[in-house]
Amino acid sequence: MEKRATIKDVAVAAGVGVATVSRVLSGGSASPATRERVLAVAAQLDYRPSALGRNLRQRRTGGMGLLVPDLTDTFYGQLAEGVLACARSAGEPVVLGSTGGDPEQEADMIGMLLEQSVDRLIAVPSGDAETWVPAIRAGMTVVFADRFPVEPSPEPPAGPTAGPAAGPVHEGSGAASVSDLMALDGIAPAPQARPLDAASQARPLDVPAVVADDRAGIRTAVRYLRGLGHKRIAFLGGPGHDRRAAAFREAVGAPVDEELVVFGTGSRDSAYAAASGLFQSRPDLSAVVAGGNVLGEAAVLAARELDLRVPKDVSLVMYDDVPWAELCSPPLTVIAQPGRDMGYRAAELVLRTGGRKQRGVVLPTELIIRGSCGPRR
Amino acid sequence: MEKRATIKDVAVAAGVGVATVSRVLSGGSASPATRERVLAVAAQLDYRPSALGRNLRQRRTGGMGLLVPDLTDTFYGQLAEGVLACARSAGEPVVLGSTGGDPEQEADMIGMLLEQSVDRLIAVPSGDAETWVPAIRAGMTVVFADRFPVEPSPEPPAGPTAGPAAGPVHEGSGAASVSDLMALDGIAPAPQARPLDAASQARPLDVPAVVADDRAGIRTAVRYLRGLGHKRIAFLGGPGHDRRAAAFREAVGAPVDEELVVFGTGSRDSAYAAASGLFQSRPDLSAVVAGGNVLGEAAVLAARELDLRVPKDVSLVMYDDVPWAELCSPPLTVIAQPGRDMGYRAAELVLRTGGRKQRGVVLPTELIIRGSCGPRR
DNA sequence: CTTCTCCATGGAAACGATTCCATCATGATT
DNA sequence: AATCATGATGGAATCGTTTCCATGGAGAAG
Repeated sequence: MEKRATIKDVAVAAGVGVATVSRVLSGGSASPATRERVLAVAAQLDYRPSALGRNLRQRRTGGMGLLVPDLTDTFYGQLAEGVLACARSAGEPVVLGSTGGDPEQEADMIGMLLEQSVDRLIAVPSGDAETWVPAIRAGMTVVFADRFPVEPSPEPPAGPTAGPAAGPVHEGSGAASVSDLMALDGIAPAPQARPLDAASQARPLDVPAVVADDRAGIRTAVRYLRGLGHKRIAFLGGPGHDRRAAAFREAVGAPVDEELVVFGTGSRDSAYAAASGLFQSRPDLSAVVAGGNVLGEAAVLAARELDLRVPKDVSLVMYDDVPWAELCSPPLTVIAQPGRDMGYRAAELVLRTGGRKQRGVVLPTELIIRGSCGPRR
Repeated sequence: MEKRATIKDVAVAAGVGVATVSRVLSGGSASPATRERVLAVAAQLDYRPSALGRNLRQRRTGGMGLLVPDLTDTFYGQLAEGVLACARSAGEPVVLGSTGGDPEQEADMIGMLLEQSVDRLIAVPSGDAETWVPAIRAGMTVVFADRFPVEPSPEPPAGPTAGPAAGPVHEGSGAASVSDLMALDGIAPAPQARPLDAASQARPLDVPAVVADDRAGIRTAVRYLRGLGHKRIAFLGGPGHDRRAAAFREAVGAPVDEELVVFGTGSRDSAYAAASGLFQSRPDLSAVVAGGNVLGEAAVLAARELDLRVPKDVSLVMYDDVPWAELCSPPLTVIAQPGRDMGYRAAELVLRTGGRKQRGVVLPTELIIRGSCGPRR
């Protein structure tokens, strides 16, 4: 348990001042002779600068925080892997927190990160915009991934911001802040249109986000199901799937049968209950779009329990292409979104923020057709 | 972006010295009057002590590191959730790293954690014992989870340590260091027996570990399969499954058909290749024990590809009870190990290390019989 | 009334790095 | 030859906390 060498030890051993050592090690100016000597001594002493001292001096911790709802959900596992990959190549540490989808826990974690002076954060948010104000105001660089906070809209005075009626903003073509993304998703009303729901009244935080093109993904899935003859299509969502639900409502078009849009609360049990309830209360439905892989899992289970065969009795499209989707029988047709890329991009974004406003990214989804959808019975 | 109040601000505002503030906040002695005043001021200023200053002063970061091979593997997701749950209740941060099963990346991560002065680490190790020497010697408190490092045994002079021929060491009955656990698993040779393999020559690190009772788990599975009439049973493992493989060899008993013990290298592709190769090269096998859920997944896929029906043509038992095991058809019979508990216990262990040697824990496994095993065809 | 003890208290050092600033040497320019 | 510009260098301040130590006052014991 020998204690590590400090910069002072190196300075003494090399016969220079600590300032010089610091400069050599962080690329400042120094004469070739000194540089070489210092480097040699440092190597010989196996010196590694302590992040503690540096962090204190610059009043910030390197690295980034990562907040996800549940690591047991394979999709968030993929997303985390992406973040970690980027962080690793940058040599930065990642502080992880799992919120369980609970805004309160999320707020706690934010507080903890603040205490640690972690000033960069990637989050799959569970709380509303309110929850995120403290983090932003404390000067954190935040990037949302997979989704962004819903706005409880305590006061509706904000007039609809007439954004440019943008076509799909895809990778390269540019990017988007939360407001742009909402507009893109058709959640924010077009200047003359009526708001779709309360969330549309959001005064969005000015935070970049990396999300999948849910609108297109859902639309494609719904069209596909329609093409198979399905009329009564249900949406099974979980917390944070508001955008997907909105996209679903838009895709099926008015009038929306609200009984066919149901939500679980996040746990597997609740997802199962929601799925089972849906199947039982509406035996007339012939297809389901699950807003996430946990919901999809629940749907398969519930269908089996009720002796509904897939796809004969009910067709199923699930969000997230997880490895086990192929193992089901029949293999599940899915809306794939690039979880790993999403994490990687978010990490890139949060790392190389030059201080200026960063723009978000929308990644494409892909409908992968396997065997869980068939013609309407 | 207002900057946070420091202890000095609080001191001034409360009209006391910084030392007093520190004492009040960390439970030192102070008069009730002062205590109250300081607390009030601190609350009013929304003061939160900076972890940076504290860490530097006490030359250690709070919290713990967590190193897993792959968060995309649901089991490690469960394990991580357990660790996070414990850390959360202790209010400690967790620094996460994913090693991809690569010893080199693992070593890098250890170096990074050292640089961060993270002195507590929970790891699912990928490298050999050698890899872990630096961490131990640097004074880190390490707890292994799920498995422990294999020893390459560069020098075999170490005589077999005649440990007490212990019965199963279960929770409560006590615990174990790496050496005890190895003995428990029958990997370390009984005094007169021949070593099973190179790993048996290990001079184990003195590091506690939280593992499942692989020996019992595998034994139960093999007996179950035997009971169904299976004679040719194969083991399909991945990196780090050496203990399970050893347990498998022991359970089937000599002579072991080594062609029926195959390993993938960690990626899903490699697992699939291993499974497919196994099925093709040995069409006479009638049952497979998969050492992990990724391997199980691969086995299901490979079997389907080769038109082998489960369980008609081949029976399958998989390690890890992941949610999707039930979704397969037939639902998979599994050896369940409590991933979440494992993580939680490991975190407890690493947190409340009183400096003394800690003892490890062996958690029970459970054979959950579903539908993937049938009588020998 | 004196002395002793104990506790609350605040000043200051320490932790290990970065960075400002002054100093000094060297070489170039007039 | 004198002055100036440039670049290397080291001392010292700084970050925010904990902790050591000295001080001072109050109450107890003599």
